[in-house]
Amino acid sequence: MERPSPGPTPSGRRPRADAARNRSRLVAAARNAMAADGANVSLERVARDAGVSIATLYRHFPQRDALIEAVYQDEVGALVAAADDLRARQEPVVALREWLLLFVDFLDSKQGMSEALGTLLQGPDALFRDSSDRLASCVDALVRSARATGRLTTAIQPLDLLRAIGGIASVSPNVDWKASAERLVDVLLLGLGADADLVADRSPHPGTTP
Amino acid sequence: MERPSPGPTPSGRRPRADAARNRSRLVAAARNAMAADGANVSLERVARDAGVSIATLYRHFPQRDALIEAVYQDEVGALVAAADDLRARQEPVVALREWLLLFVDFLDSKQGMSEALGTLLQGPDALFRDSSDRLASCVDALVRSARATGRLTTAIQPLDLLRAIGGIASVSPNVDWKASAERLVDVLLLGLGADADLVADRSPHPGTTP
Amino acid sequence: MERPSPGPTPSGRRPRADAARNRSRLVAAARNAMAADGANVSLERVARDAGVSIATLYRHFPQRDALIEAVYQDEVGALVAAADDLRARQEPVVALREWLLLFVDFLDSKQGMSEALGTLLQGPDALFRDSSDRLASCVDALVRSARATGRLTTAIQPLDLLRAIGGIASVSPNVDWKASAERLVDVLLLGLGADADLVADRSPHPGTTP
Amino acid sequence: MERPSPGPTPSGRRPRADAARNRSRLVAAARNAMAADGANVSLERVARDAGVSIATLYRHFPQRDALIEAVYQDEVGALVAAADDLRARQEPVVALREWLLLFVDFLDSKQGMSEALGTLLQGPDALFRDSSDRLASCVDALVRSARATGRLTTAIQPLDLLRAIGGIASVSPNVDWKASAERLVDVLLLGLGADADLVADRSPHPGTTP
DNA sequence: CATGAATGAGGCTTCATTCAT
DNA sequence: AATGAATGAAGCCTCATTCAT
Repeated sequence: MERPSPGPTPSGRRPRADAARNRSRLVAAARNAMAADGANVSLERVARDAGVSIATLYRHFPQRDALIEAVYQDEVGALVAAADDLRARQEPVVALREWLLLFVDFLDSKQGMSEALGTLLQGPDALFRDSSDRLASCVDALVRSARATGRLTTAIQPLDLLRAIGGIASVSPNVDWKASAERLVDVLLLGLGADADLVADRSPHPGTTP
Repeated sequence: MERPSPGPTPSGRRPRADAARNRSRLVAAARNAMAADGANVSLERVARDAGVSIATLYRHFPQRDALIEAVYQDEVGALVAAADDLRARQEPVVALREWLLLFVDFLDSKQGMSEALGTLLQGPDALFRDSSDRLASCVDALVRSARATGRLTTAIQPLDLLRAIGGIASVSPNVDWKASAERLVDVLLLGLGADADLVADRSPHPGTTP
Repeated sequence: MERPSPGPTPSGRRPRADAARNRSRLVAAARNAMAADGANVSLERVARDAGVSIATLYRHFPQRDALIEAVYQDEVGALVAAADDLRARQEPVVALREWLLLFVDFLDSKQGMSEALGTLLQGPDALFRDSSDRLASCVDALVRSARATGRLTTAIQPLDLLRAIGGIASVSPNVDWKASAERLVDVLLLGLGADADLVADRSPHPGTTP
Repeated sequence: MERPSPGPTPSGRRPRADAARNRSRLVAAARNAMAADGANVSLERVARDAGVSIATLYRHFPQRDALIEAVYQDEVGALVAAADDLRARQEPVVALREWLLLFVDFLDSKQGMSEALGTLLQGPDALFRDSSDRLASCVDALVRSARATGRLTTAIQPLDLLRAIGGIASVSPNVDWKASAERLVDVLLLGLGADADLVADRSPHPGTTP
């Protein structure tokens, strides 16, 4: 079956290997580039970083957005997987909290990708409906579980939690943003009615202004 | 005898009128443009929208930042004034809450200006120290007063409140964002320890996902 | 079977033809333009003259200097070749003289290119070390040979000979400059100690002022 | 007399003082600027340096060239005066030599002005005929005197001496150019037939290449 | 007279995208 | 299927010059 075909009609599908390799190289390069410069990456640069020609990039991603979306898919995939895992193994409110902290970590590790992810938080009418929806369902499920325990009383749109956190993260050069974001997670949970003892107060009395 | 014309029409110093008009047109155009695209506005577009030549823009604002800063000055001025007013006339925690809601209104009325304001929330090492500092001191004072009453217990960096709110606002096309933001204000205040009765629950049980 | 067309026209790799044609058009246009305005050519003009888009110019010469250097390479190449030839076939002092006269011819044929070449005479710390060095070594070798015969006594930096000649040439619109330059060659050689009979006095008593 | 005028008809001519002051400030500023950047000065910069408005510059020098010419007039004036002085007090050939060395000094002290002066050496069909002619007559007279003594035999166009020297000077960043230029003066004089003993060999055997 | 404002034009550079091979 | 070349459009900025006051 490896053998392409002896006849004149090409039957093998081997070129796919090259194509697939190029595709993932492109996505990886785009991810890195977006981490540095946000979603305004130069496509030429992505192609160069990926080691392919610009025309090849266009073959794989005929519209600029297609490439961006591909990056999002990757990123969101990881977040969703983590959420599934946490929900399976933790008490709901804890799972929510852990996931939000994970989200903070995630933003931290991607420095700048935050801006890109921000796009996904804009809601479903954007160009990236698919990833956007996956992410939304993911937080939604976490919040729904937590509220089902009766331990979260105040209502809020789940995505808004991520938006608020993202708001802090998007001011990238702010050195201490991660601590701020982690505190915000707890303020939000408290505000939603979570027990105070859930939230270990790890960092007392921060300064008021940076 | 200095005054050449006795009538109401001043004849002596009118050229300034043109310049001033152009200047404010430029700032207005920049504000609008920034509402759409954030601080990365194309200067050429601003000039075009303002109906002046690009060179005129450069005469008024020789460095790009000067224009941005001018926009910020305007915006921040209004916010600071409102804060002073509220602090003078309201109980501290209420003043804080009212101001945050005002901030939401403000972002709403500026649609997208949020991103521009976001720049100011990045902290003092940015290029726009002046406006940035003014805004920071402003929230700072409000939060300090509120905490001084003993009615706010949990600590958070004041600017982070704005950042969180801004996070929700920055997803401009989201139709319902204002309601979300207003709810976030209360969630945040509750999370900071404010009395539940302070926060009239005007909006019960919102949907979960947009 | 690979070759679609049996005729002499190669079919397989033609795109290069376009690129090469554009490249040489660009260099030619640049040479002409530099002849008029020196190395401060407007790149836009070069592109326009060459009949290609400005972006194409940038593809071939991503840095302005790359284009200039390309022009220099061409010009210097010809001069060096001539020097090698003369040294191989002439008595040293004669070779030097002939080459200097050739240099004059050269400047003459390039009208204004002189200014561009002037850049090369500035010495090795300039941006165009490569061409610069090649030219310097070239004159150096000629002068060294001539001095080795003992027939040139006074010392001078070889490049200064070219600089002096270039000084006369750089006043392009001066109609008679070539005669002046040729006379200068002999004055210089005499000043360096060459035998008077080497220098056939072809041009007696020129006018004093143009 | 401070008082402008009591009657309706302005009678005083005081504004001339201002005008004259502005004019010389402009010329001075232009000279400095040209020393730094050659003749491509930005007129705005000149006006700014001179402390007057750009429009005032235009009132004094309606065409860009008028300003340049004014600068030339100044510079050439100094050189001509020196020549007159030397001719009056020195033996002709010595006077010529001294003046050429002075010319070298002059170029040295003006670093960059050299380019500007270069313009004057281009000959009479340029835009700056007046200064150009004055300079030409000046060298002419020096050379004529020297040749009249019979001690200069070979002929050359007087201006070409300056052009050759200027050729060396115009390569400004070349650290050692002044020594080169001084040596060239002697090579030229020797080449023209001057006695070797006139030319004190102050600097034996320089290196060949920089 | 002098001024500051305004402008048109031009140069530089980068990019997303299309095309011929 | 992949490539390198080419392009138009757009952004940035600076300048010489004109105009209204």
